[in-house]
Amino acid sequence: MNNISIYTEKLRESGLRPTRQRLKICEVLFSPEKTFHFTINDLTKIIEDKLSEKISLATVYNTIHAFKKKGYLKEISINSDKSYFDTNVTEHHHFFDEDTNELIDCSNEDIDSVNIKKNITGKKIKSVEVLIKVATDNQTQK
Amino acid sequence: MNNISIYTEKLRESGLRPTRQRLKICEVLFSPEKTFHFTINDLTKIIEDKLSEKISLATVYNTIHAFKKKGYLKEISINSDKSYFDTNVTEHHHFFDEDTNELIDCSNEDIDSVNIKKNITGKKIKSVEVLIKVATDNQTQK
DNA sequence: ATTTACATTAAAACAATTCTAAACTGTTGA
DNA sequence: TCAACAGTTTAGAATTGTTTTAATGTAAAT
Repeated sequence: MNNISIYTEKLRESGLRPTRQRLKICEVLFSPEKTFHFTINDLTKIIEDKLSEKISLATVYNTIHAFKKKGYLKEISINSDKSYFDTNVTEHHHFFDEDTNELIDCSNEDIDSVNIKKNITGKKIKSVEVLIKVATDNQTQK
Repeated sequence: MNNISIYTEKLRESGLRPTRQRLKICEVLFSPEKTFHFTINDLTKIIEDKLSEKISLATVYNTIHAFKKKGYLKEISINSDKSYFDTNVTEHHHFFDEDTNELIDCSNEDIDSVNIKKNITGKKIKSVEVLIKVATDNQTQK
């Protein structure tokens, strides 16, 4: 069973039709060994340059949002001019390198679990994530 | 000594001319007892509605960015469709209420300090902030 | 008072994202 | 098998938040 049929099945299970476009996007996002971060623009470029496939921008947006809603992607807010997505959907922390604007996963072993003593009344904690901003020493903070 | 002269001095010290527009914005942002979060849009509305003052949108953007650069404001990234600013410039954590899209400061007593065991080589940690997403129990995660 | 550098402004430009309406395509079931 | 339907894709227009522009205005130094 190859990736395509796995993705086809996964999409069908989720109530999403396994279209050519969606399968291509699945390949780009879910066949790499390691999880990664990307913007819509990154993804569109990869599809166009590496796969020489033309998928309409609206479709990329639609698909990414559909995948996010199904829990196959996570949206990350680091700076507000564009959306970043993460193929690592587990709860985890990030380093953000202010010199390069690069977002790096923080392995769970590199940080002690965060203990929240008091929550908002009547609410349940859905996630706890830490963002560690780093820069070279002489760098002023953004 | 009233607020206006305090702000005038503060602006001058920072190398910013104390213009009518900047003083108005200072009043809105820095005279309230409690710190708060706002968007550029919020701020523009407050100025127009409550102070019946007309400040050009470009000026609001300019001023907010100048204040941020001087460290009088902090930018927060929660969701990427617009920028949020915080008049609390100390390092601190947030609850984000997914039901209401509300951002709430987390008092430092409500959370244990976060211990990062391993940092990125050659980089210095500039800030460590926690975002706790909450929702009513039956709510699906955004 | 004059000059100069900094600020403000409305409007245009821009970039990211969403919407629209028409064309297309998986899927279902006769 | 194939018609029909619902879901999907598409290009382009629209929308939203933000930045730029270039002209005008103003604080402060001379």
